[in-house]
Amino acid sequence: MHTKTSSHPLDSLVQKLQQWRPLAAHEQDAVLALPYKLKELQAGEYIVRDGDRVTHSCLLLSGFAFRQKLVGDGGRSISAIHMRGDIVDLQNSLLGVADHSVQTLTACTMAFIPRDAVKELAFGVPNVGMAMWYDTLVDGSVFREWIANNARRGASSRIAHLLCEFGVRLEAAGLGEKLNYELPMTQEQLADCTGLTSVHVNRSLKSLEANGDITRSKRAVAIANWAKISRTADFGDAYLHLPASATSS
Amino acid sequence: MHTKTSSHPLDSLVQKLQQWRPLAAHEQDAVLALPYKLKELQAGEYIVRDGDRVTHSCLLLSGFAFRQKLVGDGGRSISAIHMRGDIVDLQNSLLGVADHSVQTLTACTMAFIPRDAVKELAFGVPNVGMAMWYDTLVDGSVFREWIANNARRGASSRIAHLLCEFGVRLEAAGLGEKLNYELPMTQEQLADCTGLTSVHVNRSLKSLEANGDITRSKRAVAIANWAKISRTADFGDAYLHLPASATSS
DNA sequence: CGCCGGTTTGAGTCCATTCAAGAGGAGTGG
DNA sequence: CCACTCCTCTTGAATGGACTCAAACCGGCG
Repeated sequence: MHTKTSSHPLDSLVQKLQQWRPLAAHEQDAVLALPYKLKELQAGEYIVRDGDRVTHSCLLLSGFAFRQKLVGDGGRSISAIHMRGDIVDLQNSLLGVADHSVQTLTACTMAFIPRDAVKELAFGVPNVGMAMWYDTLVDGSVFREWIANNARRGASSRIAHLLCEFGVRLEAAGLGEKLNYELPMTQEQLADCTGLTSVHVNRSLKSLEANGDITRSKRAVAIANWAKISRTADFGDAYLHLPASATSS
Repeated sequence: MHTKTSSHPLDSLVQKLQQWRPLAAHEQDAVLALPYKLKELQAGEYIVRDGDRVTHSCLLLSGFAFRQKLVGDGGRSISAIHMRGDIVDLQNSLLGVADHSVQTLTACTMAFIPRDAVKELAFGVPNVGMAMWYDTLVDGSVFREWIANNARRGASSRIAHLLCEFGVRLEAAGLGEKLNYELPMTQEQLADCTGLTSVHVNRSLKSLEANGDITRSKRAVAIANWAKISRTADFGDAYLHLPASATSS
């Protein structure tokens, strides 16, 4: 499988793409040969702003980030959360002009890659291109689930669903345990993910706690019983299209 | 620009892809050379069911279709509406196993294309592949807008937004006028698009009518004043990433 | 110590839902 | 041609879930 001793910054990109399809040694090398510039960002900084003309894709090497959109009356909608290995801005960079903003949730280190280099790689090494395309399709699948989640589930289920998703993805990315992790966002941000108010998020969180679905202390979340919370969240991980492994119990 | 006298069934695919990037004559021919099987479907038929193993992508040649997802308590969420020229199932077919269902809204004629042929074309003719990728990215952009719409706008705005989007897309696809068209769905389906109840959709529709945003008779919708409805809908068409043309007034 | 962002809690309101029933059409079969 | 059914649309009344407004609490940090 061609394991490197290394810790090349783009390793986590290779790892991510391999999640979608196996890459041969020379294909991995082609990915690692991508030109990039590293950048450290603080919590709350913008990576891309809605309306920007975008020329670089960026890869999240550490930390958490999210996509957001503002509506007319000032309300905010968060449409995705990203973590290590995620290619945060294929969307905006390939489309040219950003239709939404991307912002860091915590301090992040990112690799900026010129979008033409991404395009060349994608079509020069079809297998890599396929993996990248696959990645954007999975993003789409998650969007659809979020639409359903926000549209047709009650407040507590929505939050529980988000907590389940976060746990599963965290574990899949090798960043923590799905039953026990630190949630890197405020209740207001949680509200913007779920189309609720921060006040109501707070109440829903407490009700989940009261029902024995979770326990919390500060931002740490512990899930007592996966089967139980999956039920209240109406959660199934199929939409994440993870390779066969750490599937739910 | 290589115009054909023809009416090859896949012409509308070429047309759609050209919306995203210009294709040279031989590239157009490569698209038209795709193997396909035509199929006529009645209103309400399933094209793909959630959980299916999918082997063909399908192209909508006439009629309307939508993507849907069921949640635990039986609720339904519609995440996209499709019309002529749309490649309805790149998503599911490339991912392999469907994470949602696709169903016809009206009678449709569709072209089924083996997914391997799609892959080969995409990577054999990079420019076409890029256009297809672009297409899936635009789908993603629309998903994000729907998340924001369902999450952060009131009922009437949501409906108005959907009406605006439909009009713009219809016109962009050359299927009608954005200010005056036949809506091919029931109020219950409208409700499933917006996360509301059919009852409330009805009331919202009447309130839009009362405010002078629209007039209706049966399923026909007429928009009196684009600027006005854009305001109540908080609609801007940037997220559709249409080529510079028929932009809003 | 005092400020500040985030969390928690309460009380009252409102938007959207539920439940229920009736009206309008389109299609079917007697 | 009418009776009958099914589906969609419409309307009313009552309920309830989520929101708004507002205040207090808490921990971290300068």
